[in-house]
Amino acid sequence: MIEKLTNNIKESLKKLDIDFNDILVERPSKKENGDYASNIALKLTKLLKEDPMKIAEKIKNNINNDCIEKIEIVKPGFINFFLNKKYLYENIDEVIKLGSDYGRNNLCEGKNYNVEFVSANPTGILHLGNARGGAYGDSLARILRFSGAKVTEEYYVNDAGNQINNLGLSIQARYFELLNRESHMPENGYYGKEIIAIAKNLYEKYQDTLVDKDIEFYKEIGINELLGKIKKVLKDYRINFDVYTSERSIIANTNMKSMLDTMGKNGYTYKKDGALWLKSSELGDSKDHVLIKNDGLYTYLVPDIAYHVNKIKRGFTNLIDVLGTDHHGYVARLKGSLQALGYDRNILDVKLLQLVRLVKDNVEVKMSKRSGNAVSLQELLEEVGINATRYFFTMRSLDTQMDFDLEMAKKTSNENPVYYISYAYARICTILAKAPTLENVAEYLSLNDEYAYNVLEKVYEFPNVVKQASLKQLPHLITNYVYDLANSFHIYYSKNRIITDNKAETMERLRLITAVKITLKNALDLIGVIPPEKM
RNA sequence: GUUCACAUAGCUCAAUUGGAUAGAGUGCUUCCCUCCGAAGGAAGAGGUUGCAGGUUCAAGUCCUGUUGUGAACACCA
Repeated sequence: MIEKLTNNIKESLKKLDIDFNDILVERPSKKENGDYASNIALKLTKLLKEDPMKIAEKIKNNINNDCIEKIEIVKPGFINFFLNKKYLYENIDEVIKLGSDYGRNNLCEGKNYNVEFVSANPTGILHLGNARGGAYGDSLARILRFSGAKVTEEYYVNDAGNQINNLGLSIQARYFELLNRESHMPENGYYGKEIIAIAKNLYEKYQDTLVDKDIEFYKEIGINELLGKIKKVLKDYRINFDVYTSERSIIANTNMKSMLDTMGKNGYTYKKDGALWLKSSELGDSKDHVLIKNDGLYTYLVPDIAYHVNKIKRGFTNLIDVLGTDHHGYVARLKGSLQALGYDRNILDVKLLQLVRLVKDNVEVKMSKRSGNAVSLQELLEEVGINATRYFFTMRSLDTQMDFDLEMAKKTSNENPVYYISYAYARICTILAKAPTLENVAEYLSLNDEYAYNVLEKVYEFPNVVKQASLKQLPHLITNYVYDLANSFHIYYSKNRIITDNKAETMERLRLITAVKITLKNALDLIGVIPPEKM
């Protein structure tokens, strides 16, 4: 409908001989302002130097559309469209026909996205902080797919470098502890429970036969065990990564030297103090950074650049990285590096999410993998529930700093909005289970009160909400929408009986709530929530 | 010190190319089950959008300054 009205306005402008393309048609927040509205006349005041009310009037007189019942011009110059309800009734049949495809669009057709998220180092288990990025990344991937894109969800495993070394040393130290041998935790060691558990397992299986194993052995054990745990909890969280890429494989399969040579040839590197530097300050960063240290080793930046090049070479047209704001300094470096290699820096889009703070009794609890006092994602899923957790974290936009109180979350889990939505869904399922089989209806005569219209309009809106969410890459638009849809249904339900003595009426209403059910399910699927048929 | 985010109802948050009277939930005060699920519905109170300027037909949204909160500023990753 938005496209239709936009075209109507476009044609109207053509007739008036006005050349202007920035036409916006949207749903007004207030009902009395019509089903759809446009601010086009206000936008044209400057260009035409004319009273917006007069411009609006002219545009109105040149619009032809059989869905429009009435057009109102309201000061300061809005054009408000009131539609007849035919399109809403037709949409019921459309929703039922399309089923799980209702809301799908082809906005992103031809695009090949790589969405990289979570990517937590395998030096511990996943915690609360990873839940937010996980929910965002996966929901975004689902939305982009629903909009016709090809999407790969990817996890980057940092299995090389100092941290993994420390992991190996930490496991070894815990193992030695159990053998009552002298042991030292490394300086940046990992103190989490899961590390102790790994050591305990080793001890129970092998007793003291592993004392002569070198550090590589403990590293391997640690990575395998922890990555296994991470994968399992992600699966529980309904995130299925298509690809796990290991840093080691990137290092092994990339010719770093030739990559750095290319950057040099393009004039973006220089030598100073025995090190090789990237001129990142010329590429949008605040300062230059070292690529090769004076001891000849690469800094972390080099494999990271190689990894992103690797993604580009795999044929992705759009790269999305979901990172915490603590990595914000890293964005300019990475995009600059891609530019230095001759790629379009805008192929990479980095989504920064504000970190979640863990709060207990109004006091912040510092979470860290090293100290091991973080709330694990697994614990969160067990205590709060998968649906509630996913809903909770996709409810907010990424840029709100949020506090999370586990005690509170447990206490209020029954008041979580996700239950409001589940309840709507379960209600519909119960009614449908009792009702006669769905039949076609020729005409919708009984769905003519404002409550029914509200429901119908919400259902009708869904495909457009999906488009907005995928265009703006904001999954929380879906979350907010689902709540509104459930709300409109609850109100309708409280005002109207669905199953009555009148068979025709009953069938119309059953079709209405079936459309709601389908829409709810499709929308919730985009944010990884599975509504229950019974509660 | 420099840079980047964030600040909206008592609390948690919406309002996204600048649009119409800033909305929900929660908490508080009331009302509604003879009836398909009351985990629901209806009503009320609650706001100088941190503060001060500016831009314009129009600012929570853009700009400048300022205060507060968080984060980043290694030849660590």
